[in-house]
Amino acid sequence: MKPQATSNTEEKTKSSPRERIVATASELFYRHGIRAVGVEAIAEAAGTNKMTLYRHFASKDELVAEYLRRLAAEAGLSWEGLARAHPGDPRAQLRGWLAAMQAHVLDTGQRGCALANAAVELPDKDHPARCVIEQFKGDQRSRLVALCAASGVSEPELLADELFLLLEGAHVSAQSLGPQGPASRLVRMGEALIAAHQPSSLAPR
Amino acid sequence: MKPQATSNTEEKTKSSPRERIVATASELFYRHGIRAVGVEAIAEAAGTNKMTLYRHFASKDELVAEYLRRLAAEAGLSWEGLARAHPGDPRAQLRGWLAAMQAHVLDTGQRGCALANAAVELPDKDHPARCVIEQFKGDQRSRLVALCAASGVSEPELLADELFLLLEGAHVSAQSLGPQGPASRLVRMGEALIAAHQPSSLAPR
DNA sequence: CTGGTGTGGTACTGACCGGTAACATATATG
DNA sequence: CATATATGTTACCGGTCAGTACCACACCAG
Repeated sequence: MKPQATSNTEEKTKSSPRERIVATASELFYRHGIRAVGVEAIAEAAGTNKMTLYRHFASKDELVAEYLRRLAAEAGLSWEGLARAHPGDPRAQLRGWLAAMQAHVLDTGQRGCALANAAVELPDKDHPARCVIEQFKGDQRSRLVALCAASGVSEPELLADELFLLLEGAHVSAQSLGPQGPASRLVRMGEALIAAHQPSSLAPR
Repeated sequence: MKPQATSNTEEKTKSSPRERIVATASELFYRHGIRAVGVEAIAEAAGTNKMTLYRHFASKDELVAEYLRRLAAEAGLSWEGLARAHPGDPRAQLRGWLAAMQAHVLDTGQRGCALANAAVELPDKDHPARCVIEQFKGDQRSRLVALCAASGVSEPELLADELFLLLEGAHVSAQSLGPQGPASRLVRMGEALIAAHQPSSLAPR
């Protein structure tokens, strides 16, 4: 049953065609944009052909949805790792999240959040990728809210939304003003926001 | 003998074809995305044809650049109006800017910042629209920095970048989580940030 | 009237798109 | 060996894309 890795010949056959297609599509979609990449180019870059691609995915739109679903799953793993790194310390998890996000934004070659970019490229409300995007973003926000609440800050929802918007802004800003722009100070800004929400400080408004 | 299927002919002929093309392209580009709209559709919706479009614009890319240039010019006018509404009062200009931006983000039918969206759709570095986008975003940030500095806050550049990222995030977030999401509290967040940068308050970090 | 200019209309090119049909191959298992 | 399944190969479909050639018309200036 297993795909018989490295049967004999090409080094490309070390993984299943489906995996290669998804991995290649992820790279191309993120780098050049979803609409800018054709299925033929994906199949060829993945060392296979269009027919095999369409045997695994009903349409390009479904491949796009799978591409985004994988990224959402990766983000989920990242959250779990964060919880494991700082068990029972939501404040440390929050700061660890901030640092990881800044590193991610500043990573050279990054072109913003793939989910958010997809939302820009696919405004059609009934695109199969839309629900993935909306669910992912809602989930990210929920996790932030939970973390802020567990940290015992004042107005946890407001702080979570502030951090959420800050991150979204950093992602999109890095695409126009570069990683040296406002996005480079994400951690410092986030720390200031967290500090401003300490219960000891004055209650805003 | 024109088919006269056009709703109101007199309205279309009162402006030049070039103006109609740019206006129609702006609407379509923003609503459906740049790559999703063909030049034929633009020309037809503008009540003209592809040939006339290409007599005014060397290519679709040039039309895109003009589309973004107009939006940048509009934003410039908005800044001027803000300065005229609150002459000599940078703090009031800053708060007026915040309110205007929240209203703009929450405006139903908005789909984020057209310039930022274009940056997502056109990752190619030598696209004629890229320089328009980068210049525009740099200009917005500079204006914010100047306003913050004139307001006498502590660390004006940091506050400006915080507000800048907050706005960018609100734009992109409204596309995935809707106008009722985190973006709906833009003014409140911004005011809190401004308050936190008051010289009377403790110096951050 | 004449000529230039801007515009509309139609048809076209060549390329690419997403998606499919039909057939050949390979292998693994029964 | 026989069969089933997954994959590779080629050619093709209808449609759309950006961009162009060519001609007709309307108008306005001289």
